[in-house]
Amino acid sequence: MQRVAKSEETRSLIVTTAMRLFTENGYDRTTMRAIAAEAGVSVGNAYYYFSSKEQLIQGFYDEMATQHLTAARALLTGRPGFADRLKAVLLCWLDIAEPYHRFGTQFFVNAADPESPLSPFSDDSSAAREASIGLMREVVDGSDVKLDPELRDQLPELLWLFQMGVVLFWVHDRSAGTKRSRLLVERSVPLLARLAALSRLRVFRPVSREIVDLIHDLAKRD
Amino acid sequence: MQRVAKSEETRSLIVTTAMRLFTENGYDRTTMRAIAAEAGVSVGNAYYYFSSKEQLIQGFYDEMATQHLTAARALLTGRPGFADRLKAVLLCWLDIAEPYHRFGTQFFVNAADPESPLSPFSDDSSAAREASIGLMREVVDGSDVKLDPELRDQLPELLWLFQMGVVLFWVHDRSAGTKRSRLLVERSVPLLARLAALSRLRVFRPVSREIVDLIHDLAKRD
DNA sequence: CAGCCCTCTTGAACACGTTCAAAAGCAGCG
DNA sequence: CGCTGCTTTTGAACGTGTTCAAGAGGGCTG
Repeated sequence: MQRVAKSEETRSLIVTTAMRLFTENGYDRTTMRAIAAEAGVSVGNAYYYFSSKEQLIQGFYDEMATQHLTAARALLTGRPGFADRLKAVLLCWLDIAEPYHRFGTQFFVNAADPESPLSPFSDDSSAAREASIGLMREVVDGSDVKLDPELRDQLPELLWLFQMGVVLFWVHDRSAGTKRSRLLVERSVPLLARLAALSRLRVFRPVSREIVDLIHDLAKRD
Repeated sequence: MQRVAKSEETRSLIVTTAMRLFTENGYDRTTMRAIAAEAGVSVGNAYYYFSSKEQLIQGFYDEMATQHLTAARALLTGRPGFADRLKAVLLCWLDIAEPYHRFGTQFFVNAADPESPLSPFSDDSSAAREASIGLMREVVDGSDVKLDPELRDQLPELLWLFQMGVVLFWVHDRSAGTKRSRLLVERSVPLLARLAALSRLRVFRPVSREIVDLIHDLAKRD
């Protein structure tokens, strides 16, 4: 029992130290030796708890996701408009991610590797992914938006994909305070909402259906 | 004169050897020492010509782009339909890229780093980027598609962005012969064409305008 | 207590990308 | 030919992420 507590303590000591050094000096310039030294353990010990340097950020990633989930949910109550809800959720992510933009960049580069367990599409990330898609489902279901029912089913996943796009943009965003990413959200969200509403229009209907079908077919793994 | 020729010979010997080893064993498993040994030069010499291991693929990237440009142009003549033209260009890219999918993955991971000169958005890549956008302009201009003139100006850049999306999908594509990427192109291109056509419709017009505006504003660096 | 086993910890060692001072080649000039 | 200056080439050395055999610590059983 006490052994377990001690172990958990060491683990969290290492990850905390790592995160501090990452934010202070950036991912690349922080060495495993420095992390171990600062935490007062040996290099080998860090590797006993975390299989790689990359792995060290997974814990951080999870924490950020949880933070976003709760903060975003709080923003959703008493907000009926679809565009309003979506915008709130996305801007909330930008707020939470802001302090980590410097080394977050390095992080998401690693995540871009399809082979990496850090990839948002990987099996290892499926729990976090499902949670995020669930949040998007709340955005849709709690709103007063009228939708083609076919689209309604797929929309949460589409919105999650859109969020990944925003993240990609954010990673490349070099503007002060990442304000261009905010601009992207502010202006693209109303557009998305209008497009979603158009999905019920007769002319647009077949196109909308085909989009849904395509996504559906592509989602099937084989 | 002869010095220059010899120098160029060494340079190309190194890059050729590197490409061979990359395709044979993958990027990660190919060491600089192995490349140098196989090419019959010293490690330091490889670094005299290429500033890093990453840099070694830039030459390859350029070659692939050139190959695509000429092959795609050949496919465009006598093909008036917009969707047809776009589909041909994208499938052509998939064909050319196919043999390098294995290590191409690793390549595009490096390219995902916004700081990297290999990023498609970087200044170093601007020449290649402009060329690709130029190809998309030919796709639009040579076709019989009727468009909102505002959209017509921006469309090539949008199509290039779409192509980057296809590449991203392809990198993550694990299906045999990357046939899912082909499916994506086959089915999304007609959709895009219909959307583009819809841009002239009254209901759609303001949305279309806003999209163009947004892209325009985001493209401004600051 | 002694012996055992499992968890945790260590630091030297390895393989890699990269750097750099030094040497080697080579052309032009006096 | 010897000297000078430039390009090209070398390989040892550095700093890094990562591995691993060895050991320390501490609880459990006989």
